[in-house]
Amino acid sequence: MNEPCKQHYVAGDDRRTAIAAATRTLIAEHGFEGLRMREIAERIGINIATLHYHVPSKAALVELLAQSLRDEFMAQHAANPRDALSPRQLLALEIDEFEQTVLTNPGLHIVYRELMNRAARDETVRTIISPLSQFWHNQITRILEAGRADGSFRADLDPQAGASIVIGSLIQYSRECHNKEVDFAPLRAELLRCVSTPGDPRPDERKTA
Amino acid sequence: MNEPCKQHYVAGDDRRTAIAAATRTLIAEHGFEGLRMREIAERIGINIATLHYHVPSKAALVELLAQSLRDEFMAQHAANPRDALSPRQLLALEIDEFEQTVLTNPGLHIVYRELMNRAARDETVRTIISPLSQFWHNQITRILEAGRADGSFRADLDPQAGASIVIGSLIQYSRECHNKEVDFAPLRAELLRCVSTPGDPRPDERKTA
Amino acid sequence: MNEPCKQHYVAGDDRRTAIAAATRTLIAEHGFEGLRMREIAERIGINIATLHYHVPSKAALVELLAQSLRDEFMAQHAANPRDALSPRQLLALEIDEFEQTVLTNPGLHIVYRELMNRAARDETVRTIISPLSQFWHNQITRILEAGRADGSFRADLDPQAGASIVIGSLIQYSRECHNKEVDFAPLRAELLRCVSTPGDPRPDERKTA
Amino acid sequence: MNEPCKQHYVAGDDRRTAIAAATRTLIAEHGFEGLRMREIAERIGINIATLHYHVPSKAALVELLAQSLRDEFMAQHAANPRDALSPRQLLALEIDEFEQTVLTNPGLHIVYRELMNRAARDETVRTIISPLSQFWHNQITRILEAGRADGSFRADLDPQAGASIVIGSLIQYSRECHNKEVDFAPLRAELLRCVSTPGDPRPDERKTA
DNA sequence: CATGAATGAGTATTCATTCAT
DNA sequence: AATGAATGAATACTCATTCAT
Repeated sequence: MNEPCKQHYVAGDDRRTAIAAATRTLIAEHGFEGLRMREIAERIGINIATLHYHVPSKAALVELLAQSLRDEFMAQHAANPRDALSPRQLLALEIDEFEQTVLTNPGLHIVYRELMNRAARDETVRTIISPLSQFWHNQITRILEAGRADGSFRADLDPQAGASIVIGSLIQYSRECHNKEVDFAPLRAELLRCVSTPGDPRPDERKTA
Repeated sequence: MNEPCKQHYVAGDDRRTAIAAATRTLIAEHGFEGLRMREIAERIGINIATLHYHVPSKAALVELLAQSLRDEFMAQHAANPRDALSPRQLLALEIDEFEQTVLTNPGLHIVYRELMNRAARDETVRTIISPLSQFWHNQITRILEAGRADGSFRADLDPQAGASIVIGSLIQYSRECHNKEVDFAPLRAELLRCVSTPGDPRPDERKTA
Repeated sequence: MNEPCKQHYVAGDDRRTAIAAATRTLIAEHGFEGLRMREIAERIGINIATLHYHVPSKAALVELLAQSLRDEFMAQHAANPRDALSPRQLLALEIDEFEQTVLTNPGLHIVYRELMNRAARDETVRTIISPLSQFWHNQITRILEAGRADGSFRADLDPQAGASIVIGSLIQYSRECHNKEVDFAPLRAELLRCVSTPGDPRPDERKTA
Repeated sequence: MNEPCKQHYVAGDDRRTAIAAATRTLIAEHGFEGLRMREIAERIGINIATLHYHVPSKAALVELLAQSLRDEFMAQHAANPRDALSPRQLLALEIDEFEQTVLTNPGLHIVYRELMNRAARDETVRTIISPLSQFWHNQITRILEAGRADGSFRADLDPQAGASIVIGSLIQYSRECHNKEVDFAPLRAELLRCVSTPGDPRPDERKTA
């Protein structure tokens, strides 16, 4: 193969990936305030000094974490094809993808929420997380605009505010998931109703699996 | 006055109130992970041992904080009279009150968000914060139910999901406030439109100040 | 009577007695290193400041403790009449009294041992405890001398060394009592045999109860 | 030499040995209640955090201390050959070894007494110290049994009680050593007389040095 | 790359003691 | 005589970070 032969050691980038993964797990478990460099090292079976070799400081770790989060968000978003989908289908897809992530990788959103809080006071984190939030917001805004234009969404819909509503609702739902088992379907339906032209026949927007 | 001049001594409850306030300020500034007992003591000008006299441990401090938060939420909610208001006016009032708090006391919501994250892994915090969240959710749900019943809100509105949408949107907006100055009006209008019966004349729901 | 009328409060001396008693109990439970002024106050139901009113400092407390110990030792020793007893009976009485104390008031000897260790490095404690130890040692020495003189004890018995042996053995036995239930009888018999003239008929020295 | 020059680094076990030694010295000086982690670190010239690196907690320190004490006791006991010695010589050797230790390493017995007191209320210490005490007691008991069997000790000697007497006397003597200069010889002679068959010629049991 | 050992600067907590009331 | 509140000094322990090997 053209893949380099890895024998006993792990390539530098894999190490950083492992570190980012362990960091995420630990934040999901103990929160940002309970994140310990030593514990990360233990989790992936390396010495604390080795950890510092790969990630020189805790600030650098936060940066690595934020980047890993951004990469995963982007990758997840790029996974599904979006061409030839109606605005309603696109919005439904956004909601479904979010649900998938919450169910598949619940730690991801705990960390995302934690990072968003931290961004309020930490310049570095804000620099990395803000574009991500912005990207998501824009994505939804454009969908709502398109829907309003083609008549499938309300004519008086405010795309900016609508995007905030959609995103806020999704995050709120992911928060509620931690306490009890939550069914996404009602929120999904309600969100679609909220933006849609009243009296619309509303065909099933869910992708035929 | 016949009130004795207090120089050195402050009534016990005043101290705990001051501690709770300082704690809130500091969490707003440095987050939960940056909360230091010593800094709280310094902020209100007492010795660290005195702080521990009133609040024996950091765990007890978190409890005090959560309770102070709950008290303030409840007080704020009880401040405005709610009799003789239509569902639409009630919902608008909820949104306006939230906006007021965000503008007046921005730290409150930072702390609230921080505590909600912490509740995901801290039993004690969850016990105190959960009822608060529930109360809020119920409040909105009941308003939506009433509006649906009297025809001012959509007939196909799901009150539970609708409440999550309203709350999630507000929290999301309060988060966005930290970065840039945010105008609540568009969200307010959009939220009301979302739940309302289409084609409604929609009189101005804002209380005549 | 000339005794002052005690109504709600306790006379100063009673308070000091209560403090000494609580101190003893607490040392027996947690050792000298675990002795806390606050815990003493709690045990007798007074405020920590009140405790300091009666016993100004921890050093004063140790002094009070040592004195209370000495008083009790002396009182216990004076309880039984010693006239008209043979040396053998006197020695037996010493052993029996010790056994009684160990069974009746086990904390007393824990504290005594603790204070003896402390005396090795604490001038104040040594000043109060040393005379007590000396008194005990002299008491035994004189009994052994008397017994050697009247022929009931060995002619080559060294009273000084003998006293150390008797005292050391008793203390050692009291220590062993904490782990398992210890029967004093074998030690009692062996000690008497150790000092006695060989081949003596040895009548029962135990006081007819 | 081919030995590497160690400036900054000391082998892990050496550190723990040094810590145990410093702990012993400090307990001898200030007692258990005056033992401070910081002072141990200072005594051996390391940082407090380094001390905690090698001995994670004070409880672990007590364990280390107890083990070091046990090791030294065992080593000292194994130092002298015991074959081909008569029971009387063995007993004398026990006494002489004890005297040696008291004179050579007086701190050892202060610590031993302190640990024995602590064992009364501390499970961990008891677990480590008890076997040591038991071992010593058994050793003496067996010597007394052997002497009684070969006729050199009294026929009516109770080996168990006798062992308690011997041990208690020795410890008592070591205690008395702290105040004044004490001559062991009288106790030594008296103890041997206590257990011996009366009228025995008693050759000098002291090893020809 | 990897690591055992080391450390400075903290961090919550404790404790004897004091003082105004 | 009693107490609630306050405090300085200490105490065990932690953590990110460094460095010689």
